[in-house]
Amino acid sequence: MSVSTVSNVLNGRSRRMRPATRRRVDRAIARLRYRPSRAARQLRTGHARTIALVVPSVANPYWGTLAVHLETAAMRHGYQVVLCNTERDRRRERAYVAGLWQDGIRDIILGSALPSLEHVADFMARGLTVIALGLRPDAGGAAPAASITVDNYRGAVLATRHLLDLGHRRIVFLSDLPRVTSRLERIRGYRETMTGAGLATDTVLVWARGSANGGSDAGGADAGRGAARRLLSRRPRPTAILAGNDLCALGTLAAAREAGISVPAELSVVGFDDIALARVVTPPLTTVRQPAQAIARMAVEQLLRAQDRAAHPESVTLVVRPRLIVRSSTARIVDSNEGGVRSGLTHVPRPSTARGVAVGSGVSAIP
Amino acid sequence: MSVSTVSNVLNGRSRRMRPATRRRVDRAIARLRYRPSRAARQLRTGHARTIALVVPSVANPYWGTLAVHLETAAMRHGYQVVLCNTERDRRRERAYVAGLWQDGIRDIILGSALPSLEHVADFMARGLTVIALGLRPDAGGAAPAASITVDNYRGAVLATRHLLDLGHRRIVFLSDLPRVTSRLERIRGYRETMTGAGLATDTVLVWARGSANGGSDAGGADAGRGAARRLLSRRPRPTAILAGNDLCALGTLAAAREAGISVPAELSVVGFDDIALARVVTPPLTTVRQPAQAIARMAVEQLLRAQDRAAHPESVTLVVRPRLIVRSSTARIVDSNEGGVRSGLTHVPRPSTARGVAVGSGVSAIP
DNA sequence: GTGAAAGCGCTAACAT
DNA sequence: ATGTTAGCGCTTTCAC
Repeated sequence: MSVSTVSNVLNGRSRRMRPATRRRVDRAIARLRYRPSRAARQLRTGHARTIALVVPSVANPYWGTLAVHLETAAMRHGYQVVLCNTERDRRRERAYVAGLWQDGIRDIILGSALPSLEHVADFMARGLTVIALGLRPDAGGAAPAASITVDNYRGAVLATRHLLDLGHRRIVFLSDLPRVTSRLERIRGYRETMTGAGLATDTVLVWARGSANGGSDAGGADAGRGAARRLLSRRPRPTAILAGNDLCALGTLAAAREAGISVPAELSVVGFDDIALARVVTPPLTTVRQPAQAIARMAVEQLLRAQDRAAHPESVTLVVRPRLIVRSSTARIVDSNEGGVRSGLTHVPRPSTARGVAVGSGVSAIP
Repeated sequence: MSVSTVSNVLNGRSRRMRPATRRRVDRAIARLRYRPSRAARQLRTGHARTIALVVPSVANPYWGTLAVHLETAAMRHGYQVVLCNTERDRRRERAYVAGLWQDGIRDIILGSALPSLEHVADFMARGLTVIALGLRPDAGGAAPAASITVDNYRGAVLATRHLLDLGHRRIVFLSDLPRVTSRLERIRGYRETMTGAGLATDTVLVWARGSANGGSDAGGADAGRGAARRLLSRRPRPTAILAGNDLCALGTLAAAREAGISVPAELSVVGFDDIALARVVTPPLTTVRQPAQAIARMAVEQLLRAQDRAAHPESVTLVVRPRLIVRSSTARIVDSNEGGVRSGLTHVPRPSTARGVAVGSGVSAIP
């Protein structure tokens, strides 16, 4: 039998083939444990069966977890995953993408996307498939093959409302410098909710010093701690802090502990991501969940879909509804007492039996 | 000029070349921004410039951090890093390695190595370069190109002695099922130190249920929590727990909190790894540090060294001395009172100003 | 010291 | 429906 027949089988072009032939090929492949050479394929097609995962840093457990799930999903379809830690630097990100393109990698998942994809638009025009994570549906400029994102705006609204419902009024949003869209959206959700309630907005942004130290910074826990320390020495002190992500929230918890401020009795803290450790820390963290596994799977599905550019040229946005997971880092404040006289405030901690309450869920697709 | 000349330059065979020629080539390369095609190179040489990082799961922040540092170091030498999460399964590990070999990958870093490398020995015989992390220097069977490991035995000794010095007697070692060498060594260090002090040994091992759930388990925090919960209901209760790694220690902290047991007043906890979060949790964790960045760098260096098999055929072991980082999860117990009458015990917590004390440091090489 | 030429293992256009 | 064949971009003998 000829090589082209085998090649046809390998590449799913077996429709017009005699079933018997196809079976013979399949059997031979199985018997010989034949597996095509990636290198030769790539040399010929110019396309590596490799997905590049471009994220700030897998030292952040959220991205680490996503990486694991992505690898699992990718492997099922014969794809490898290569790792690119960009520390959210725009130029570094572009340099990475250029290198990946050079290496014949045509599929990348851009985690924590910058507000626009302009810096890699030329590669996209040449045929790079990018799946953007955390890009706004209405982002201008070059459109990715697919954009998958938790509704960050809504997540922040959920979190802010939760705090408002608990009686908090002096709520601060704490984040390292927001370079990525997701963060900006979260801030927007916080601001609009606060303003809508007739309250003053207070957003504290810090440079993550850690960005220079090669990823061991755990993506902002230290930054969060430093900023929270200063924040908590303000008078009147905020009664609640909404953190840009879980790591930042853990840093806040640490700062509160150092300052002798009890959480949630004297301070409520909400995170974002729901990393595995969120339920393990003291106190267990109330947070907005981003379902990493689901997102990883969707990313691979979309990549595969986009593979056939002819059949699916359109750009798709998948918006995942976030869920607020209520644990024990948030509690009711009985008397909000606008002026902020501290003695007038009383906090009643939630019973620690609360295991986590989900608010909202589901996925909606915007074609 | 001819292609072979360029090829010679590219592959560092420029010694016998006229310097002027060499310069001409270099300039042309720079001007054209020429970069050789990985695929073609690989097809020709059978060797991909790619390092596979084989670890239990990058959802564990320790491996995530190591992955980031590895990627940085690898990139400096023109290598990519592909990710393989094996969940510590021997068969899965072998299957991965077989696939990697198929794909022309000849360099792998085996994190958290199993006690022996037998399951991949055939590939090593065929030319696979493996750098093993956490393998015992005296491990039998096939020898890796290099083995890099923190002295796990010594680390556990340091940790155990620390607890002993603080007056603890009922010290339990808590770990998920120890399939990897590093864990076994830690247990050995704990046991011998305890026995040497004339004390009874108590090792609690749990199946990490999380191993099935695809890496979102955060590598044992949940398992640690569950096991610690049961452990802490024993009478007499242990006064100190030595955890198999930091994640497990964080789980222990959670269990103690749930049981209303205060750390370090009523229970001391020691971890292993020193992940970035160890200093951020409540209370900050006393732990044995494994320097991820240094280890990642050494791994790449050794890989490069081993590349030239002719010049460096020998197998090398690098043993890194662990440091005990004392934070606030351990405290003195004044009266050890052998019988274990609870009312006889008094714990004096360390002042929370303790920032971390290093005991021991340095690297020793055993050729 | 430099150049010419033979493939590495595939895919796809073309021939049958 | 199946077979033949020309490269993809490099490395590496082997002549010169």
